Amino acid sequence: MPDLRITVASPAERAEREVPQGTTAADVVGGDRAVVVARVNGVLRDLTHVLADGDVVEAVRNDEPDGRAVVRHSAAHVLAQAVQELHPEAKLGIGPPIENGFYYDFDVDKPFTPEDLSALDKKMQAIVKEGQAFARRVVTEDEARAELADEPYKLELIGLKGGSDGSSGGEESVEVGGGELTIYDNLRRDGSRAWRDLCRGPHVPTTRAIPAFKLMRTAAAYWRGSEKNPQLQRVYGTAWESKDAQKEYLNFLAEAEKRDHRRLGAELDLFSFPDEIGSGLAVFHPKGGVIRKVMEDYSRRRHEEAGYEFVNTPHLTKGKLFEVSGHLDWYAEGMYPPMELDEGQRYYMKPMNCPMHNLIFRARGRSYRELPLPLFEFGTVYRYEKSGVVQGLTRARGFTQDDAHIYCTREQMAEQLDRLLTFVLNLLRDYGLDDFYLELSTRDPEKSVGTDEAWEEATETLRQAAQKQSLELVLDPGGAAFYGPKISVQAKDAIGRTWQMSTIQLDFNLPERFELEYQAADGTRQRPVMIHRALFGSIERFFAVLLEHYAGAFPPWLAPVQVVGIPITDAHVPYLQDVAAQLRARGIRVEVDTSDDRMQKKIRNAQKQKVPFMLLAGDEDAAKGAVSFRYRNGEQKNGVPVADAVAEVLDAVERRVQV
RNA sequence: GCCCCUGUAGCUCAGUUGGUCAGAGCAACCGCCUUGUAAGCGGUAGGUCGUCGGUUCGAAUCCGACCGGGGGCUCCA
Repeated sequence: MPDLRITVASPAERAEREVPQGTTAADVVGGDRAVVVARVNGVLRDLTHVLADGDVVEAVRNDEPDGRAVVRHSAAHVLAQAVQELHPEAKLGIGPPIENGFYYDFDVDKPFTPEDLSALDKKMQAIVKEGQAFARRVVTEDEARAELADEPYKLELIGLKGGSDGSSGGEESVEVGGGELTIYDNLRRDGSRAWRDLCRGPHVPTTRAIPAFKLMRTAAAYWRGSEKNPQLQRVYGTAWESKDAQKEYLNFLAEAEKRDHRRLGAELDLFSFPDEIGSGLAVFHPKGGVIRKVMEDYSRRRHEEAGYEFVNTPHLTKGKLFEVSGHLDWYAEGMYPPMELDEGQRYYMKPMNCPMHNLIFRARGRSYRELPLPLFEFGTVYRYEKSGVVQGLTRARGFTQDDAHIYCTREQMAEQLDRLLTFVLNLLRDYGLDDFYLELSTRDPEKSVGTDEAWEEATETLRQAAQKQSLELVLDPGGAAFYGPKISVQAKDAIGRTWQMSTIQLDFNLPERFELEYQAADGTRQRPVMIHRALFGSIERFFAVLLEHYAGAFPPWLAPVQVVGIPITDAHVPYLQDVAAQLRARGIRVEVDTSDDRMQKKIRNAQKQKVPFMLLAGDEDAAKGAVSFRYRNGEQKNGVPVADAVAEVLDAVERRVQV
C-alpha cells in the first residue's frame, strides 16, 4: 500500500511527513491528552479521522478557542445522555457550545428542578468517569429518520437540512451541517452503545477528555428561537480544559455578582426602584444623584467646548409627530400606549428625542452657514419594554439619553463623523474606560426604510470614519435601526466584560419625512443629513456600567462623598470640621463623622462606603496642624499638614485620576 | 409577552410535616464608654409575613390570580 504525504502544521512550523494508509489524525498529532481534535485542511475533525494524501493536519488543544468549544459541545452531549437516562421521556432539542459553556434544550413534561440539576450533574460525572468513546457514523437521511423516529425535533432538523440545500445556508447548526448526516454513538468500554445523537461533531475522543464541567441553571427557550414555537427546557452548563480554568471562571462570575450595580446601588444608597412607581423606573437617592450630576456637568462642559447648542423638549407629544417620524409604524410596540385627551387626541410618551429636535430645526428657515448644527439635550424617554426584559438600570423603561442630532450637508458628513468618533472616545476615556472596539451595524432589509443607494452611502461613510480610529471594527449585519446604519462603541470594563456604549447613526430618512431643508450658497433648497448620537447611550445605563467597572469605588471626582473626617475622639470634631470647611470651600464633598461610634467603626463605615479619602485627626495631628490619610486600600499617611492634604485631594479630583 | 425560580422588619436571612413561629444579626433611636487606622457595651422601637381571593376549626406555611424581583427566550440604549 502506498504511503501518504501529509503536512503536520503547528503555529511554529510545518513539517512534511510520509505515513501509511489508514493513519488517523490521532496517530499524527495525538498523544498529548490536551489535544482533543485535529484541524485537517482547516476543518475540525475527530482524532479518529482517517487522513488522505495531501492533508494538512494541526493539533487542536483544549485550551484554545476551538478546542474549548469542542469540549463544551461534548459536555452538552453528556448532559443530554444524562437527561435521557434520568428522564427517558425527554425529547432532544439542540445542544451547542456557547461562550464560556454550553446548553442543551429538552422537551420534558416537567421543568427541571434544582434537585434534578444536581442529579444530572452526578450522572454526568459518572458518564465522564466511565470514559465512553464518541464514535462518528455517517448515515443516510432515511437511516437517520429511522433511528431518530422518537426525536421529533431532530427529525425537523433533518428535514430542514434536506429541504434547503445551499439556498441560504442559514439553518446550519451543530446537529446537522455540511454535506452529510452523522450520528455520534457513545460507546462503553465493552463496545456496547450507551447512547446516540444526531450531530455534526466533532467531539473529544472519550468522555474522559471533559476535564471540568458544571451545570449552571435552567431556563426556558423557544424551539429555534421563535415565540411561535413550543418552549423547551434549556439547561446551561460550563466546561473547561481544567479544574483550575473552571475555578477561575467561577471566580469571575462571583466577582461580577459582587459588582452587580443593583446590589451596589442598594449598598451604597445610590438609587432604587420603588414598586409604587413601576417596573423599570428608577429614583436616584442623594448619593446617586450627585454622581449623576457630576457626570452630566462634565459632559455638558465638554459639549459646550465642542460647539453644541443646548435644547430642551417635552416628554409628551401628540401622536401626529410619531406618525410623521414613522415611529408609530416601526416602533409602536416599544412605546407606552397613548393617553386619550381632548376628544380622542392621542398623546404619547416619547421613546426618542429626534422628532422633537427636527421640529427645532424646522422652526425657521435654515442657512448653509448654520451647518453643521449640533443640537444637544439630556432627553428623558420612555419605552415600554416587555416585562421579562427589564433589568436594573441597564434596561429600564424610563431613562435619559445624552442625545444630540447633528444636521449637516452631505459634504460635511464624513468629517463630522470623524470628529464625532474622536470626541466620543476621548470623553469615554475621561470617565475611565479605555479599552474599545467599534461595531458597524448594517441594514436589516426586513425592518428598514429608505433607498438602497442612501443606505450604501451612509454605511460606507461610517465604515471609513471607523477605520480611521485604528480600533478593531466588527460587523453586525442587519443590526441597524430602521432609519439608518450605525456605529457603536463597545467598551471593555475592569473585569473584561464588553458593554455597548455610544452609538452614532446616520439618517437620511427623518430629514425626508420632516421635509427638513436649508438654503445653500447657490440659493437652492437642500436636504440636510442627520446624525444621531448618544455617548452614554442612557445616563442610567452608563451610570450602571461605571458603577460595575469601578465596583463602587469611584475615582474621587465622581465619588459621592470624596472625604470623610474621622475624629479620634469627640474632642477632635471641631478641628476636623475646620479642615472640612477648607475642603468644602474648594468644592470638595466632605463629611465629618460625628456619630458616637468608635473611631475604628467609623473607618469601617467609610471603607464600606468606598470613600476615597479618610482624614483622621487626634491630639498628635491637631498639635502639628496636620491630618492623617487613610486610603481605600488600607494604606495610611500620617502627619500631613492640612494645606498639603487639601492640595492632595484637590489634585486628585481635578485630574480625575483613580486612587 | 412566554417559561422557571422568588417575595418574612430599612438590609441580610431563620421560621421543622398548617396549630404560642412572628424571630436573629446589621442599620435606626436612646444611654454608657473618650478611644490612633475595618464591628466597644447595654437598652428601645420597628413586620396586617408582596396584594387580593380560596381551602381549613386554624395559613407566613396549601391553592389561584395579580404586583415586584431574579434567570432565560425574544428584544434592545
